[in-house]
Amino acid sequence: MSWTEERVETLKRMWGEGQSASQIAKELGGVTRNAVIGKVHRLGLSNRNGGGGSDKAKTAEAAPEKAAAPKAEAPKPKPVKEQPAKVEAKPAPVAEPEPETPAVPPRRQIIPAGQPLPPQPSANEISPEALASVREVEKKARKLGLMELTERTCKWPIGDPATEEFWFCGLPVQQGKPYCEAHVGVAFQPMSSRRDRRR
DNA sequence: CCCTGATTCGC
DNA sequence: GCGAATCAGG
Repeated sequence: MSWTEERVETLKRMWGEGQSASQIAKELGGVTRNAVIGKVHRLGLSNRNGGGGSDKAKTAEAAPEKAAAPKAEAPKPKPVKEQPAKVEAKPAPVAEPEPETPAVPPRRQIIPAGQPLPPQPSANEISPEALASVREVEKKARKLGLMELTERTCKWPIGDPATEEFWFCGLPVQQGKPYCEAHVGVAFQPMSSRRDRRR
């Protein structure tokens, strides 16, 4: 892929909107975030404003360098740095011991068999979009077991904990949150439409 | 670990 | 000009 007018346009627009380089790269396709960042710099729009996302105020750029740039650089003193290859090993021949401490159960509550759907707060209070999204996602769920959950796997439980029909969503979480995007949507309601709970 | 942008430098 | 590799910070 090359930087056509259109693609540069998109780049500029998104960068201006505060989108991250990776998001832009994803949108454009065919390029990595590095490419995007590199282009951004070449275009001279390194610094953008707005509060979105990370803010790295690196204003340590005031070193007036002589016109003559010293090309002859000293050899890089490369410290012994390992470059671990990605190993997709999934042996797991041994049965797991005993799950003693759940990663982070959304609800610390004992759900008696026959009464599934722990966290889901009255489905009728959730926006249709979110619901649809959830149903969608649950089809694509990675169906992870308790021990397979990591810090960045969606911990939304699906199914009945008392049966074999139970697993966790396991999709990539939304940074910071314990759930994936879809589940965050239903888990963290804007706290509306819940008004009068008269009693 | 994942993510962010910044920089370097061979192509 | 391009962007992977690398760096540096969260």
